[in-house]
Amino acid sequence: MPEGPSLVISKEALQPFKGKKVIRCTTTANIDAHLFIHKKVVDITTWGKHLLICFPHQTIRIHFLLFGSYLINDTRAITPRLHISFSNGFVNFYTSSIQLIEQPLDDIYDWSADVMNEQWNEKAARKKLREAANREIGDVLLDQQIFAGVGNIIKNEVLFRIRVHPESITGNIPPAKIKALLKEAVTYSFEFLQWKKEDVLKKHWLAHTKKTCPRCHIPFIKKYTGKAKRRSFFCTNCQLLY
DNA sequence: GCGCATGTTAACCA
DNA sequence: CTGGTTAACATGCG
Repeated sequence: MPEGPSLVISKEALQPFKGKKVIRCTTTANIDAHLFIHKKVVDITTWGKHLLICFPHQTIRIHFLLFGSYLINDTRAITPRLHISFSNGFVNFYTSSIQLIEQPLDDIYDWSADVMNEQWNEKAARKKLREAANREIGDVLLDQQIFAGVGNIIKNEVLFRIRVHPESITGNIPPAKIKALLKEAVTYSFEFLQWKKEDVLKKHWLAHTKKTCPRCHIPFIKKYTGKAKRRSFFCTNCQLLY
């Protein structure tokens, strides 16, 4: 569930509820479910890994973290963290982080940072990369203020595709590689989206969880890298350390 | 049956 | 105040 493309899938699945009024709402999160009764959903959108259910004056922010899930017109045995019913169906969110947003979304979200958003702005990202010059590129790819929606799978796949070692210092990476990085972060995210929809995502992994480099046929290194200490799978032969 | 993982935040500590 | 580490959350899979 958790990476950006999966959030896009959830957003698309929930579109039938856009424009509908809430009939029933219950939550175990620390927000007042009554705020939304009889209110109309004016939009359902995403920013990175955030799913945003927008009402005229408030927004419910759902973050699936590692284990979150949702069901539409279906229920599991455990109590949902959030349930919302409409005249045309209902949705249940499980084990998710639910927050209430009171500010206008444009005040708090930089839409140009979201790799899945049509407002994604490569130039803005390149500027942020210059400011991140002394950080490891593996950490930088996971930075939601720069690459909102990118998660650990996308990180590993993008770095393998552009042949860059995850522990490379961002400022040392040549401009042509930075250009490739910016392109591939978006391209791979949309391929991820398509493969996820077709339920063939894992089949297309070249690096993530893999034991051997498909190019060099030598063993991948598995290492918890960077300040994020997230799993990196990489080939020390074909992924250059800058 | 154990250990771990597509994530984030808060608490804690030096 | 800062930076770093750890815990917490809670589920499913190999």
